[in-house]
Amino acid sequence: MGLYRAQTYRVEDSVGFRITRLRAAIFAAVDREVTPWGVSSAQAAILIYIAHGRGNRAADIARDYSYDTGSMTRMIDRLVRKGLVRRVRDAADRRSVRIELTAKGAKLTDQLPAVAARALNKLLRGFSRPELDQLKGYLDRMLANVD
Amino acid sequence: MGLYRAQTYRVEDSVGFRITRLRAAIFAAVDREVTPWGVSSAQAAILIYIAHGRGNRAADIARDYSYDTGSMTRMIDRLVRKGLVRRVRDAADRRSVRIELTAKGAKLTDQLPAVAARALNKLLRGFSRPELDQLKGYLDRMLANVD
DNA sequence: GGCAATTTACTGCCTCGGCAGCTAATTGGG
DNA sequence: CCCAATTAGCTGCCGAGGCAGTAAATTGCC
Repeated sequence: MGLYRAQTYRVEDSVGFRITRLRAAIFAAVDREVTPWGVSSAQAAILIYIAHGRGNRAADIARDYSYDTGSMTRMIDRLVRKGLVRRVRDAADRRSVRIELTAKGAKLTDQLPAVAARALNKLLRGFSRPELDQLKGYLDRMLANVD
Repeated sequence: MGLYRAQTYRVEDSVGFRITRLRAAIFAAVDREVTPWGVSSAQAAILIYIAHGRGNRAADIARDYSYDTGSMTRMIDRLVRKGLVRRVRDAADRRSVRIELTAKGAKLTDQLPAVAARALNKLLRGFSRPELDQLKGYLDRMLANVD
């Protein structure tokens, strides 16, 4: 006996539906802001992450983003093709690949946080700080319920 | 001056990151429950929607799900290929295609709401009804901020 | 009534992501 | 020390969506 019941279940009323829609809306909003720089929202997120530069091995990024390693490979492919990023084989552990920003990539990435923040702030119009924190808390609780 | 600022922006701390992750988690959870029946979570959602059978023209479903019409075409292709759904040209407006469940599709779809509800309830363990309503309210407010 | 604008569906092309299977490299237990 | 297990990355194959362009049908304006 949970909050949703089979008899009354409507897709459009579920959290899943809203989350899916919102995710698409966020991507679209960030994409609009970010395409002038020639990257997608997903690519921008990876670039920002690399710029903060903690674990910048491919596997680390994949783990932190809960990405599939195959998807990670292809994401890096796209960034390499755009000349924003460079693969450097790790000398200590030759299985690993370190991902480094090129000069062009670093220059671009400097701009991205401001652009992403602007897009998110638009979606959060009318939200107070406590409300945002509470929303994040709910989302984190749902994530914690993932097996 | 909004809630996010460029100087302190971290991808992992943003609502966007959480939403993306949660969306993936919900899909994965529903997929696990639903694959034994031979459909994906996205397909299940469409089937349930069709079963409720209000606007069942392809364009209606696309609009209600804010899907691209091209994506809708291909989604229906997959459902047709599985024998769950049938395209019926609308006699009144011959541009339109009505989507109807086959007998097999209807039989399957009877099971789906219970399965989807179970998956969502797992993710909502520990949530009270008021908390769920508040969460939905926050998500709806963000969606309303979409241009 | 006729022609322009709109709507419906479809297609090609793209990004994004999971899954399974593979190779090369590293680690760890006997 | 050696061989099995694990790890990192890559690949093929798939589902899922967006965008732009197209053809056919419908609507609406004059």
